[in-house]
Amino acid sequence: MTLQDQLPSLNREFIAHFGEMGSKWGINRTVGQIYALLYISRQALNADEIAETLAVSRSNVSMGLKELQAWRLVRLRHQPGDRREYFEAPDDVWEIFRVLAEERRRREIEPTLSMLRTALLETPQGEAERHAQQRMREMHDLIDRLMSWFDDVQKLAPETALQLMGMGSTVTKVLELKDRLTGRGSRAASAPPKNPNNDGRNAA
Amino acid sequence: MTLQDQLPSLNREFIAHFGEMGSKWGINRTVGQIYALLYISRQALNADEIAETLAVSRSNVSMGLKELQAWRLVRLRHQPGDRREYFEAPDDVWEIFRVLAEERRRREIEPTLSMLRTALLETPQGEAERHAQQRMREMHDLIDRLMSWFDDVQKLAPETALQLMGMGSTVTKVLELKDRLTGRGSRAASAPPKNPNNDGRNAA
DNA sequence: CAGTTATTTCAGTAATCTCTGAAAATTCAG
DNA sequence: CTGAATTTTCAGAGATTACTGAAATAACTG
Repeated sequence: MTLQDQLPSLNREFIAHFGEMGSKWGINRTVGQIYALLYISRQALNADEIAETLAVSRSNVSMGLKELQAWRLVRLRHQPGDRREYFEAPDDVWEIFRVLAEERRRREIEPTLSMLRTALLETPQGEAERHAQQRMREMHDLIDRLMSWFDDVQKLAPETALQLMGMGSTVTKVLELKDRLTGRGSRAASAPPKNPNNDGRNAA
Repeated sequence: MTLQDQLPSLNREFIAHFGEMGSKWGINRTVGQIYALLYISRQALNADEIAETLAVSRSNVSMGLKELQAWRLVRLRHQPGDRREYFEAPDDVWEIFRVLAEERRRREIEPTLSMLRTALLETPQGEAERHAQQRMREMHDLIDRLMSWFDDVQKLAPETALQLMGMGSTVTKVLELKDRLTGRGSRAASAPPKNPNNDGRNAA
C-alpha cells in the first residue's frame, strides 16, 4: 500500500481526519494517523509500510508506535518467517473506547482527583479559601461519581453496555424500576403517581 | 488578589494543575488557568485582576476570555458603577460538564460522524476497501450510540442524572427488569404510569 | 466633543511541539 | 563472531502555537 496509488481517497480522508482530530485532543497528528490506518487495515502492518503509506519518516513511525503501545491501543504481532514487527488495532470498537478512557483516566483523571483530595484536607484560611475549597469539593465529587459509574459500565459485557446505551429515553422508566427494586420502603417511596418533570429542560 | 501574596498555595496549585490539564486536552494553558481561577473565585473578576493574578499579559487574558466565551464556559457580568467587564464561571459542576461535552460534540464529534456517513455512502472497490468501510461503520455506530445516549442523559434534571450514575452495580439488575418489561409485549408500554422519579435524592 | 478608561487586534518574538536523518543499539542468521 | 536486517534514540531543523507590547478601536464621562 503506497501513498498515492493504493489508498482509496475515502480512506485517505479518514486518516487525515483522525490526524486533525488527534491534535484537538492533545494527541500528535502522526500518532492519530497511524492509528487510523491500522484501524481500517485488514491485516497487520509493519513500520515501513506505515511510513510509506503516510509519507512520514521511519523514525517518526517508530515513536508513534511506541506511544500507541504505551496507550495499549495497538498490538504487536510477528509473522512467521519475517523478522519485522507487525502492528494491528484491536477490532472491537467498544474495547477501544474502553481502553482509551481507562488510560486517560489513569494518566489524567486520577492525578487530578488526588490533587483535589489533598486540597480538601487543608483547613481553609478565611472566607475566600473556604469557598475555593467548597468548589473543589464539588468538582471532586462529580468526577468521582462519573468515574465510579464508568467503572460499573466497564465491567459489563460489551453487549450489555451497548444495550444500556441503546435504551435511550427509557432511562427515566428504568429509574422508576430501580426505585421499586432497591429504594422502596425508605427513600423515594413517596410517590404521588405524578409524572414528573425532568423532561423539561434542565435547570440551568 | 495579587499573584504571590493573596493566592493560597493550594489555589495556586489548583490553577497550575488545570493549566497542565488543558494542554493535555488540547486547550491552551492560559485558558485553562483563567477558567480554574474563575471557577474557585467567590466573586466575578475583571480582566486586569485575572492578568495580575496569573502573571500574564492583559492581551493574553483578553484572548483567553474570548475563547472561554466561545465555549460558553464563562459568563459576562457588569457591576453597577463600574465600566469594566467582570467574568464568572457557572457554579453547577454538572452544568459545566454538560456544556463542555455539548460544545466538544458540536465541534468535533459531529464533523466526524458526518465524514463517516459520507464514506459509508460510497460503494467499496475491492476487499480492502470493503473491510475499511465496515470498520468505519462500526465506529460510526458506536459514536452515534454514545451520543444519543448522552442526549438522553442531558435532558434529565441534574439530580436525576447523578442518581442514574449512582446506581452503579444495580445496573445489571435493572437491565434484566427492563428486558422483562420491554422485551415482552411491546416496549415499555406497560409500566403503570407510576411515579417517577427523581425526587429521591441521589444514591451515592 | 475632548479626554479618559477599557478592550481588542495584531505583528513579531518566544516557547513548545513535531519530525527527520544519521548514528547507535538490538536482533538474528549463518 | 561477523555481518545484515531491523528498530530505537536523539540532536537539531522545521512547524506550530502561545504570548507580548504597542497601537487601534470602542465605550463611556463630563
